[in-house]
Amino acid sequence: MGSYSLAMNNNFYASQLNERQLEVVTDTENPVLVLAGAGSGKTRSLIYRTAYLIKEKQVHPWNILIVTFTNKAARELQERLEKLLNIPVRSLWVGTFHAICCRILRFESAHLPFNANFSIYDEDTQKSLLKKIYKEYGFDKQSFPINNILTRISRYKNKLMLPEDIKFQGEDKDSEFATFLNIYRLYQQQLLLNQALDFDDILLWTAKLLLNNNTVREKYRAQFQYVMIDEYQDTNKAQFEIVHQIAGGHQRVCVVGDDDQAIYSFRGASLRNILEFEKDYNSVHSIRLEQNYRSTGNILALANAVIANNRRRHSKELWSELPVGDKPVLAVYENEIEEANRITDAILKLQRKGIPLREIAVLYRTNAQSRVFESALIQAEIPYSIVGGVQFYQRKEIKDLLAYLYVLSNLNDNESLLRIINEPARGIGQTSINRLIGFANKTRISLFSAIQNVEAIEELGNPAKKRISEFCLMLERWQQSVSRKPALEMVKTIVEELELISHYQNSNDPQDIARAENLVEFVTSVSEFSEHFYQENEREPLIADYLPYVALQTDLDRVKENMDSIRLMTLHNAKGLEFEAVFIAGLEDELLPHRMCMNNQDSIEEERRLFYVGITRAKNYLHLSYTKSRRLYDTFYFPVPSQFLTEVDSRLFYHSDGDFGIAQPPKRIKKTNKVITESQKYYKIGQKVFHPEYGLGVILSVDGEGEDARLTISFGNRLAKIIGRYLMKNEE
DNA sequence: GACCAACAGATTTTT
DNA sequence: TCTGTTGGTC
Repeated sequence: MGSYSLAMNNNFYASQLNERQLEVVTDTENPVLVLAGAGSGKTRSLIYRTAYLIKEKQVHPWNILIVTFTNKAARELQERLEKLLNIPVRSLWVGTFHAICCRILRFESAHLPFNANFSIYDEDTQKSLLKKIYKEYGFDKQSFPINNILTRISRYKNKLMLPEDIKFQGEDKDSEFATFLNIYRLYQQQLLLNQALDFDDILLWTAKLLLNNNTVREKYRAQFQYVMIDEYQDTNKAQFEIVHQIAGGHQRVCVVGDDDQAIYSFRGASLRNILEFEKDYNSVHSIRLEQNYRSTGNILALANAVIANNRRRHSKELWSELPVGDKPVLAVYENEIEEANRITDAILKLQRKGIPLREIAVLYRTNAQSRVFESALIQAEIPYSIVGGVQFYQRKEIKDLLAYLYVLSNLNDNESLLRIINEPARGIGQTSINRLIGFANKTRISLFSAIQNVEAIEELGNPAKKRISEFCLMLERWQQSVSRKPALEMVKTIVEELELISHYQNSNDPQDIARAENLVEFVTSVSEFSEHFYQENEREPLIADYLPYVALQTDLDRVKENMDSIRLMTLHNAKGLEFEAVFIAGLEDELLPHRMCMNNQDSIEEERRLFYVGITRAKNYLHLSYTKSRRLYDTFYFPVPSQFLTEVDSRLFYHSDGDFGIAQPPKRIKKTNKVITESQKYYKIGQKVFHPEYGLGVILSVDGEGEDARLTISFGNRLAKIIGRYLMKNEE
């Protein structure tokens, strides 16, 4: 393809796309709903559609909005588009909802109760903010667990409901709900005081702004003439509203999604949006993409069989012209260590076959499962990259440094200020900090102002005052240059003056060495960002340009594309990716489906979709496994194979362990146990018990009640912690 | 105010 | 198992 004049004519599109895809690309003027099965070329369709708009319809890239699910997807889309068009398309708006909304909020801060340099609080910061509120107002952590409260707040925000939007009638002042509402109100108040938004706020404020402000809405309607949304099945109410406000007028909107791949309902996503798209917009053109270009026939057959068990779905059946290929392997292992080792062996075999490591992925349900794989891979000297897990930007040393940047760009950010006031330690202890906070609250000023006026605080002793004002002078000095000096320079100055890296480097704790390395990597990443930013904007980025970017970065975005390493990640993180070979480990009830999700039909169906997403990542080789026993933290489990395995025809698998077919899953001890009489239901210290693997033992301690009790048991020469239900009691 | 040891508590998925 | 918190000591 030498030039785009040659490339860009209708024949060209027809030669590159199938008929359905071509419809997606060329119907630019109506609302389009694309129901795109896994591997059906939906990203490809979006890219060609954008190219078509720009080249054939002469639409300016500035007038196109594309929302992707991850930053990485946005980047890839832009790169592939530029390659196709042979020109850079910088003015195109491509990004995640959060990134795009951030940009809008910064532009429109004049209409909002916070300024353009607002801070963005991640989950940890949300929690510590809530903890302070609990402390100050005396809320009880037991009756109002922080996590639970945050989830509830998030639910409301995703539905665009601030505390003042929630009506409650007939509830008395002390009711649980009234207290919750009170916490929510205080939390929101604190956020605004700090000039900070949490992740949900970014969507909420954008949606509210577009809903309530005609001028702003018209402005973005006029700008975004063409709107495309990827992964529409995972959008929530706030996201729906944002799209609807922008595209509801001109109706030139194309959404792409697959209800079978909806896996984010815990984040407020609702299938409603994709199921009712045809009602939300006028004369919608629906297009189904069912031809799969990714997986071999046998893999697809399993995928179809698994998802067929879901009831709430648009029925569709993927088909492929690819060869049938190998059957998915189903393997059983003794325990999670053997699972990791044997999978590692299999990986080595694939490598010998010439499959590059980066084309091999190990997927699991929970991050905790990654540890065993890490050690197995280290032992085998196979390089790996973990996607997710303990995230880079969540690390203490990185968050400390980021907190400095937040404070410098937003002096109202008390949370970040508290994080760094004694980090690195400079002798400002809890007592002094409490006095500072007290003073700030009393005089209704920000913490930073309190620090500036430290001399006026009578409660503080002279040494404390001196340290605080030194800290303050340092911040003020940096603050003066923060709107002038490039981000990279600022970061380097801070790191050097605080001696952050050298401080960690001089330690002999390996963890500190790792911290020093992380800080070096952080500086590198700022420099990479700066280079990229310079190319796009022809100026050096400031801290204010860097922070909104980094706040929305995830670990997903950090994996080096070309690095030849095995990818380890959760099933959630695997969405949108594809690999030559995929291993899915831990296919056991209570893990997949996860025990938190086994109590209702809807969440089981979501878990099944998660499994489906995992299966459909594989191009040629799929390997599934479960174990007979698994240790999680300090407890042994004896799992049963996932119901998702037993509910499909076992002939869909190649059973790697000969006679150990899925047709006869290991018996569930709980079910086969004799009738237990009332008096036997509870475990007692000293009681004799029988365990199918360890034999006879004596209970040493009991934690909890009944079948769920956690027992410490002595089996002759070894101790084990075991859940009650996995035991058989000895006849007494 | 800094440091350390003991202890409790939580362990689903993420922009 | 691991992390964060608390309570005690110097």
